[in-house]
Amino acid sequence: MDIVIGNTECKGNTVSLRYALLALLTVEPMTGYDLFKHFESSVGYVWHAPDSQIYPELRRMESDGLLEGREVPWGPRGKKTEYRITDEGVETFRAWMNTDLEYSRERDPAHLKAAYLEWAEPEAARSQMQAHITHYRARLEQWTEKIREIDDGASPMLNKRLSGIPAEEHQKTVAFKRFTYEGLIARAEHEIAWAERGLDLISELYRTP
Amino acid sequence: MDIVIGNTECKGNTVSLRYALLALLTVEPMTGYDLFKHFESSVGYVWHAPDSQIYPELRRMESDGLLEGREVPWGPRGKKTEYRITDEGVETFRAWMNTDLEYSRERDPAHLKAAYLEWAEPEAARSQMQAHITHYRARLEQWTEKIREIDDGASPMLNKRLSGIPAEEHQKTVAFKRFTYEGLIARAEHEIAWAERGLDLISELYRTP
DNA sequence: ACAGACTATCTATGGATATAGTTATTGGCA
DNA sequence: TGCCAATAACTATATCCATAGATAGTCTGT
Repeated sequence: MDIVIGNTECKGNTVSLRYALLALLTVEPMTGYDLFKHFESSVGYVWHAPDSQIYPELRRMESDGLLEGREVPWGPRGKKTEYRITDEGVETFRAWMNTDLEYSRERDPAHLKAAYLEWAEPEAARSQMQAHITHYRARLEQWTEKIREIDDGASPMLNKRLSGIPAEEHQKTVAFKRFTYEGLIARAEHEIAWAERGLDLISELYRTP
Repeated sequence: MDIVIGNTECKGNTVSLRYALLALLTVEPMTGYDLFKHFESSVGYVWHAPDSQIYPELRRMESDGLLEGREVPWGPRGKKTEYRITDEGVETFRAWMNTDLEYSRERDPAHLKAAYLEWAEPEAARSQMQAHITHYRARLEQWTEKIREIDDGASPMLNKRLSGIPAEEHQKTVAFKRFTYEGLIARAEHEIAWAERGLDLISELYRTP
């Protein structure tokens, strides 16, 4: 007889926030608000979640034994809950990291719209492409800044992470972070180039001869 | 006093299937099953949805006046429901096409994992990169095939679409489709190149000296 | 002393999505 | 004739995710 208790099994497929939270908590213990702030800023453009998802998920993860919550005083009367990853949490994260992702089907509104762009007014079509460029330019800047931080040793999270592991592993940790952001930068550049070609195409198609 | 009836307003943000269905139904009337099949195959890698979402959404769209369902006999005893887009449906689609997309936050499991790849065994890390390559190679082939179909005039959906519009608009329709798939191909090539660099990086970092 | 911004957490609701079924008919093929 | 894959449609469940609020304490500057 198999007995499974509280097995909220997240399939490799759905990352569902859980592993993103575990990833951040491998670096250091944090409160829900800390995690929320990370998702709002830096990390937020690889993974994002609102606080209303984070707090309940943290409680669920605690009851699944992946985290340990601890009340910490905050000012004279306030308090906050700091979550620390447990050994089981580390193992769960490691197991996920050792499992291949299941790639889910694409769901790509920008390209869906692009395929039907003849339905839009020329100005609206241009505006979409411009919005695409603006969006990815912002990402590009953020990610370029990330690379700069990595190279300058100016990333607080990365430095904390490095201080917790032996020196001979620093290289790998830094290299994979850099590799990730390089990929995101290249992708952003591609998206910008694509949308710029889109703008040219629109001009060409709607040129009054 | 404002009275709003059945205003299931999908924000520009959430595409939510509805506009993907409208897009396909601008070409010709189809049954839920037809639409499902399209999402399973060709179109499925720009937008995907299981039938269990499609059927209820079609009914909702009908009650919102965007579609008109019509019972069609199917064999001696069977029947099926064919949905045709209404004028209101066309207007809704056009309005959506003339509105800028709101770009939602990234949620990118592959890059999230890549950023923490030092947690994976070297073989698992390699396997992830290989899976990334395999995934995008499959997309690449599909999309390349799409381009070929477009160029050869061998795309049934595109031909149906073209036969419903005046000749002077054919160029635009074809050009935007081609542009879309070109973008997807370039993206797939970028992802493959990235993952190949990942493989190199892993070899380099875990080389026994 | 108080305003206002920020920290910290929680609830509720609705819509999106995935998974796993059930039911029934059709049409081709052995 | 009988089997089976494909067609056609529906239901149920659970989670995911976004939006919008509610509540309450802290910290800083005026």
